[in-house]
Amino acid sequence: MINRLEDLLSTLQAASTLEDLQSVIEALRDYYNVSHAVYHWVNSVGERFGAGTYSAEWVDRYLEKDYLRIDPVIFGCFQRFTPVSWKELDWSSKAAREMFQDALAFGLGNQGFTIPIRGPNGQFALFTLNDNVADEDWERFVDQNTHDLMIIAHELNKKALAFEKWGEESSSPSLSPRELSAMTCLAKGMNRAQAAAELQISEHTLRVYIESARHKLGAMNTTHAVARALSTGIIIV
Amino acid sequence: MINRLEDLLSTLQAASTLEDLQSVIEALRDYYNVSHAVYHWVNSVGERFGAGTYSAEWVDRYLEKDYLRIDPVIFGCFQRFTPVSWKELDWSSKAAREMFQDALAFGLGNQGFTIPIRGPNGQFALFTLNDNVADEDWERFVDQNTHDLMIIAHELNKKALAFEKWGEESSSPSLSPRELSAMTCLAKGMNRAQAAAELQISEHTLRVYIESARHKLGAMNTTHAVARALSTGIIIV
DNA sequence: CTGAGCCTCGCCATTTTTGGGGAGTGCAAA
DNA sequence: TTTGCACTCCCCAAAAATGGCGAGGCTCAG
Repeated sequence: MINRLEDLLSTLQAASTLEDLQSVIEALRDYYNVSHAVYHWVNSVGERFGAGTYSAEWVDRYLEKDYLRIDPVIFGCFQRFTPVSWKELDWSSKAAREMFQDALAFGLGNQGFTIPIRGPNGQFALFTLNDNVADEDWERFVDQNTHDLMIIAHELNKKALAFEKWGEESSSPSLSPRELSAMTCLAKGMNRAQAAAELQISEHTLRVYIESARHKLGAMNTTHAVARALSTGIIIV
Repeated sequence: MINRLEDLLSTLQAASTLEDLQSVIEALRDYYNVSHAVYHWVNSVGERFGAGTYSAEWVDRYLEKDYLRIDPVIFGCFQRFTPVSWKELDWSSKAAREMFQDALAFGLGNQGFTIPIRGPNGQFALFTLNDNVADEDWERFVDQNTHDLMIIAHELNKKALAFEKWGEESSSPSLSPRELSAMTCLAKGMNRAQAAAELQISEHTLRVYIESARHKLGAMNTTHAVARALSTGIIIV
């Protein structure tokens, strides 16, 4: 049992496999003496990556019932910046309340605290602690530990990003300044005539840049090229 | 002079005007005894929001020379998740090195440490400390203070979001599932025929989604719509 | 000094996208 | 229950983008 936060962070930073990460999450749960600790990556598509102490049954249930789409935790965190205690979220929808009851039946505690984490290219993940205690106790717990938990959440996500080899397409092609400008104009919604005017070049020259950028980015069309330029971060709108 | 971090954070949390925020940033600079501290929001359009101790001359210069586009700090941080010391960034471009020299001439220190911060709807901001010390001293400083600085960065951004009421006017419009799918397909480079086949609907129906998404996103054309969907984070490629 | 990459310009034909019209079903909240 | 919104389908003509053919001047590094 790890009983110092620094040791926990060191263990986390040293983790080199998914199993290591899972152990760290379990150690976290024990360290904070709560029912569950979970880190998971969220995509529109579905769960690409995660580690936690929820039962396999609950995870299956969650996926099977497509709770991802109605879970106020996901939804709420996606739209906010700061960590949140579950009680603060919007449980007004019937489906959400049913999900909550279902969760209790599957062994989750009635209290939760979730930290949203955002990485490059729209990456989004959550780190959650869950427990079964009274409101005021949970509030006190959260107040005391928020900052530490935020650091932990950050370190967890750092590891997850490293594991997922997010930098695999690391060699984002380098576009020339004019090509970048052209992409930026298009991303801002200009058509070719407007963009050419903006850059003070002929529309044809602009086309050359767009084509060139498209080829460099390996894109099928202009929209694709702009999408790639945006999501690799080589242009910012 | 504030000399306890907790007091600094309390002051920050109590800040209710931009001037308050500016004072906190200055207090931060003094607390850490560095040359400069800066928080700023980043958009291609330009600085919408920021507070810092850089001289007005340098800020003007920065904007005037469009350094936003070549600054490796902006660039590097946009593509990474973790905080970074400036020395670790890519200064190989000539323009970047010239900018650095220029910065020194305007009173910036040779060392920097910048924390990228991401909020909902693709919001992106940076928190930077800048100083003039030897490499090893800076490294030690960074090692000792990274976690605290991350918390501060988070709190700063929380304040900034509250001020700009980002969640109010520029909250990203909600697209329907089909509209999101359509946008995603286009962002992946499909043309309308391919996307329609992918979604198993007629090309015309697909058009309806695209148009609808375009209107909701306030976009001029398809490329613009996809760009907005990507940069607000409502779709991920 | 030579090649590579960047910046600039033009024309033609074809494909794709866009901007207007409509029209009907079903679900879920007000 | 009504109202709204999401989802699905169709036609036509105009506008925009694409693909492929050129060309020359510039700078920077090998």
